[in-house]
Amino acid sequence: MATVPSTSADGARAGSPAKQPRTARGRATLRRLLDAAALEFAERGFHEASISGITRRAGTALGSFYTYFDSKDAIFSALVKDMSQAVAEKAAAAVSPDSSGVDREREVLGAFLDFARSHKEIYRIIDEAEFADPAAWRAHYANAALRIAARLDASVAVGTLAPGDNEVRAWAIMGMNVFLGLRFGVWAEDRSIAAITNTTTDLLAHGMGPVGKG
Amino acid sequence: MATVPSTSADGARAGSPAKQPRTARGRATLRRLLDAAALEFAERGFHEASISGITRRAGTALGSFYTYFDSKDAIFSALVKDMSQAVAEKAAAAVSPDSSGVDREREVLGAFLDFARSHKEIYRIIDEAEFADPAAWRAHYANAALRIAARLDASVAVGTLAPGDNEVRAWAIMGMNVFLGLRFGVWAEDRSIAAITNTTTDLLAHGMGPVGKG
Amino acid sequence: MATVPSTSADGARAGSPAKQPRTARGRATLRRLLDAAALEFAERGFHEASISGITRRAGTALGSFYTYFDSKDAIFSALVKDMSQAVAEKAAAAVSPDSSGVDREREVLGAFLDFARSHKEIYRIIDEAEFADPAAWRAHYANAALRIAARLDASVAVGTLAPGDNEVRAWAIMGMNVFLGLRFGVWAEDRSIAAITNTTTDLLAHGMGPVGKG
Amino acid sequence: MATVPSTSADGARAGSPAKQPRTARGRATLRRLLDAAALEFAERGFHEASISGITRRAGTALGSFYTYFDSKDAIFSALVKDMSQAVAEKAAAAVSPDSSGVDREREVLGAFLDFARSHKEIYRIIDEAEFADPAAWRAHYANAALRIAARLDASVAVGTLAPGDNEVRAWAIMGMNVFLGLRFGVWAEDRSIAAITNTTTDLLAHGMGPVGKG
DNA sequence: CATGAATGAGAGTTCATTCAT
DNA sequence: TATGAATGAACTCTCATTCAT
Repeated sequence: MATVPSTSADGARAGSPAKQPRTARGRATLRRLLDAAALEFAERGFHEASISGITRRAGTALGSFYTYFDSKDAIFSALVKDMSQAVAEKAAAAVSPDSSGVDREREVLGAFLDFARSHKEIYRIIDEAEFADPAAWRAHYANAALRIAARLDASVAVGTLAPGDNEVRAWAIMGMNVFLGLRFGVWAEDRSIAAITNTTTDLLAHGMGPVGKG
Repeated sequence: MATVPSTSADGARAGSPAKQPRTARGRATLRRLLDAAALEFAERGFHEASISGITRRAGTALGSFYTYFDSKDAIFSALVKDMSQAVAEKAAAAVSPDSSGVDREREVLGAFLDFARSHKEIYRIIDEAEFADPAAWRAHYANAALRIAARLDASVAVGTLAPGDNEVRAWAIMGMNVFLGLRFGVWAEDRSIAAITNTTTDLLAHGMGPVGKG
Repeated sequence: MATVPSTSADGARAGSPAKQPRTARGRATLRRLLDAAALEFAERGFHEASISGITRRAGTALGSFYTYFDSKDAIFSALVKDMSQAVAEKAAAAVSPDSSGVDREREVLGAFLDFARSHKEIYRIIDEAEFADPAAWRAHYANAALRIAARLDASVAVGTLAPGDNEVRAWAIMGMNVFLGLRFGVWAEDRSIAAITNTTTDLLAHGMGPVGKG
Repeated sequence: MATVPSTSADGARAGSPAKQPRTARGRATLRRLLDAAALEFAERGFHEASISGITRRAGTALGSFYTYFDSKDAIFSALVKDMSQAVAEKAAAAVSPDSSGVDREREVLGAFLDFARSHKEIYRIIDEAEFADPAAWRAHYANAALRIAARLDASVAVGTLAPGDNEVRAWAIMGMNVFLGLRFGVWAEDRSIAAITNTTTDLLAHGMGPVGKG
């Protein structure tokens, strides 16, 4: 359970379609179901996961599931939204108030790689949302791209970045980050985070054009 | 059918686990099944897709499917391998013999975006392989990264690229390409391919470091 | 239903792989399934029998079957174990406390023939276990032989039987009983049970060697 | 193949529902199919056996099967009749012209045990006929019982056997033989044939009644 | 006579969801 | 609120048999 960001059941996050329990006992059950679902979906994937698997892990009766969620899709959606928000918060928290330009992107990538390594299951769940909850998945990436583009715009405005098509740049940077997180966060950790951010920041700052030409 | 690269049933590709038919009639049926499966998987996704949906599209009896494939997984695997190879070939074909460095990467990205726009279903199928055939999916990206890294190594060797950690660079570039293909190839075509490759090539060549610093 | 020994669902027998129901309603359903399965297997045989045939007879939904059994094999196994035990108990019950030697075997054969006539379906089901559940079938006959041999040993010990190879004798007697039960119990009842036990007991006691030689 | 009595394809036995081939090539194919079927049925059992398994073993095309047999049942029936006859012939051949009474039965049992040990697959196939071809199975045992009873009648007539209900005796003896063959022929060979026939003949001749009483 | 592709009815099994207790 | 039995549509896969070549 420790690997699951425990932000799900406290009701603080908006948009969770979980029916709000009225008693403390109900809140505890809801929380156990969400934690169990995160494990079940991560281990078995959306389609292989079963409601009975979730309730077994949660230690509740099968029928109790429907006291809190309308369907398998509903709990999956709730989970994806939670995780999407958790990733965004992690990235936001990594940005120091006075950083700018490529330095800011380095901070984000470093935080992201760190997060990917300690929450590998989130990768799987968000990826699978492409098929299990396409709207949430599109929203996740569209929002992430918007946030990146906004950062770039701000840096251009203060002169720490050359002007350019920041929407295209944002998608390019997001793709870099996601694939670096996949390869060097989830698949294997055969590079230090610093080594990766060094190479990437250098690329973003100066490019890799030929010596004497850059 | 036009959207499906017709390389599956001609026996030219290696490793397809489809049982080889011994008559012309059999070859035609196998081909119809593969084309039908590409449509079915693209439209409905792996789990929603059904064998009966495939055979209905192919115009064969349900049982005929099993003359050629052992299971739903088997035909999906065959398809993913085909498509993975098709993407690789498209990229290879786009490289002109005398290009090098970032110019070569521009060629590849351009070809890739073009391919993504005309074969959107391949995106979905390869993506879903992450869950339906993880081994094939890993192989697809691992191989693609190897090919990119090899290109970078070659460019560094001839001096058209600054030295650096080419494996990290390869994953960064691959992530860029994939996400740009997703956003500007599959989701919407609200940028010309040239606009995207211009921005990206500029980024790869000179970075986007602050004016006066690059 | 009357022909099915009602020992299955009461939980008294050990080793039944049926999932134990926790409510009275569940126990009733399990019982109906077992009774229905005995009929279905007896009438149609293991392979022709279908789960849907069982649930139709039991008056439950198809899926309810899997609430209690993992598979067709599982319910068949449960049935065979039950019946094997029922036969053994019937035989044990027939033995009077002070009988010994061939008299004791006569009691058992009589009880067995009687049982065979009123539970013909058990014959078919146990026989078919040779193919549908070989382990249970071997266990059934191996245990029966052990029990016969033990009786013979006891009789030899008290001097009511001549010493000899009691394992061979046990298999010979079991074979006699089974085939007599088949021919004069299941196939046709054209002999009284007394007539059969008379002939058999005489054979076991004195043999049929030539007059003047015995 | 050596374990299969090669009497099937020569057309000498009556009643085989195999379509008679007109050419030598056809006869060879029929023969290969029968040998292959004996192996397939013995190894996998009637229901698990498949026509394609038979033709694969026989090295013929699937469709060729139906040139010689109308159905799976037909070839099974043909096999059972063959084997039933082979067992009967083996027993008949074992009887020496001048033996009588229990000595004659000893000869038969000895031959039967020997046959069971070297043709274990016949046991399985004949047993399974109870379910796959009940008529043939009943005929097999009914005929065997008739032959035993006839032998007993003859012995009674010449005074080498005490009079009695020879039909009941025949079934008892057949059951003994079958189960002894199962246990000490097919399951394990942990007794010499002589040891078994000694015990059994002694039982048949003098019984096992108490010392001093027999 | 041989071939092997085509057929399709039918089986066992799964599991999200409902509902009576 | 919790329970767990009940439901049944839908699925994948098998294979005896047919038939065009």
